[in-house]
Amino acid sequence: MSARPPPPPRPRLSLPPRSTGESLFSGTGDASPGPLTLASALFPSDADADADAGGGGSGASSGAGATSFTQLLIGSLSQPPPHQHQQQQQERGRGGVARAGPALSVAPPAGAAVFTVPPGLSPSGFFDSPGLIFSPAMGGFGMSHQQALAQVTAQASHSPLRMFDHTEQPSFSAAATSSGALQNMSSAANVAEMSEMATTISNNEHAAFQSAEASHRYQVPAPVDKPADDGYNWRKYGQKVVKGSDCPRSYYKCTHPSCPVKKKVEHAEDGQISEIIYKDDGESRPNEVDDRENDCKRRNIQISSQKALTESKIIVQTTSEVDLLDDGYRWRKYGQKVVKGNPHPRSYYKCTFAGCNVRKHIERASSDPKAVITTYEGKHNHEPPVGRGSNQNGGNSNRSQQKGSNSMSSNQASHTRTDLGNVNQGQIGVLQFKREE
DNA sequence: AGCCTTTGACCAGCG
DNA sequence: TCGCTGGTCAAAGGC
Repeated sequence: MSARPPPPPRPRLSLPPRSTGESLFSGTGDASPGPLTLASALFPSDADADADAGGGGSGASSGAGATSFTQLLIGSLSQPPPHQHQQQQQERGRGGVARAGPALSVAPPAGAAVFTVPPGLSPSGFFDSPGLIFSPAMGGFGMSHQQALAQVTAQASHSPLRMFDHTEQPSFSAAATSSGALQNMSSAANVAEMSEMATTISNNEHAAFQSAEASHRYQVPAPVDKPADDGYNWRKYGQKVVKGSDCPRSYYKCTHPSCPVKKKVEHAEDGQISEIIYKDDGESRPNEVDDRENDCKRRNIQISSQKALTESKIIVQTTSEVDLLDDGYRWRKYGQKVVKGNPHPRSYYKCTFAGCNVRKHIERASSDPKAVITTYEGKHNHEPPVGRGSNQNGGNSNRSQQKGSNSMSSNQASHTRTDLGNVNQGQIGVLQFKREE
């Protein structure tokens, strides 16, 4: 094995100066912009976007609005290393950046940008992934397979019981597939691939709902020691009791011959997964890259081969603490994710109301601890707890923000289906950017 | 038959 | 150099 080059610097989220964000989201006054205003600001023209997509060409720049959006999201990020940039260009050159992302649907609260992300997409992956492919003008984005894996596996592994009902989002597997599919869309080489992929998503989601309908509501015990269905096929190749812990650590490899992804899973004493570490020994010999990409694309997973070595670590907390956050709902923290390069842990919350499956992911930007990114997934099927939320954090702005987010979540789901057909049926999450004062 | 897990042995890095 | 430790290999057995 040859020496690995140092990992490329991870892009860091650095929110733009307040004036930029305010001018973008609040306009010149206090009122939040309307959806069309905001959408217009962010995505100057669908036609432009489509033109870019169809032309396979000029990338993300499509006017001042795109520039603002870029500034907001990635404009302040450090420039990707040349090889990453080159890959992105190559992706685009292949007509790669598909229309994967959602369109904006409703107005965000002032000072907060709100747009949807697919379930399973981590904001951290959104911003930190070296393999990030983001095309704001087209509303498209992608992320590395590690991020997708980490995120979706965290969702699966954190829940010993998986519940389905009519109101729930697509099942985990569908979400995972969708997530992976988004990546595939980011690099899809032709329409046929996208079509096939959309069919896959549609079928998976259909199957999930069909299953739910069959039993109306049931619980499925999630395997504790079996890797989650995250799009990979894992083969366990070792197990070891590590020092300082009585619990064994399991080692898994992707079964695909040329796929380098591995993961380690540690179990806590109660049998729950306590830690998952994904690792991509992505040092690629040039002739392997295409094979791996082609093969893994069939699984809707894109290999970000430019990575020399990456790790994504998820710590599953066993605590049952209940946090009362500032949006009027009760949340239970069920885990947090630690990403290299960011000293701030990122926390996962689940609504504590029985039968409610809304999840919330809060994280701080690595470079700006005051920048908070909140991702909502799902829609509350209940009112906020009585007596709460009226005076939290100086008012109910956050609560209304939350409720708006939820309704948006629902609206967004249908909206997306209308706009994108089968391509994005899985996305329900809502991502918020908020800068704490 | 093929794929998987299990498990003891081996290897490499590090102090 | 040696011992410890984490990671991997590979044979054996099960499904």
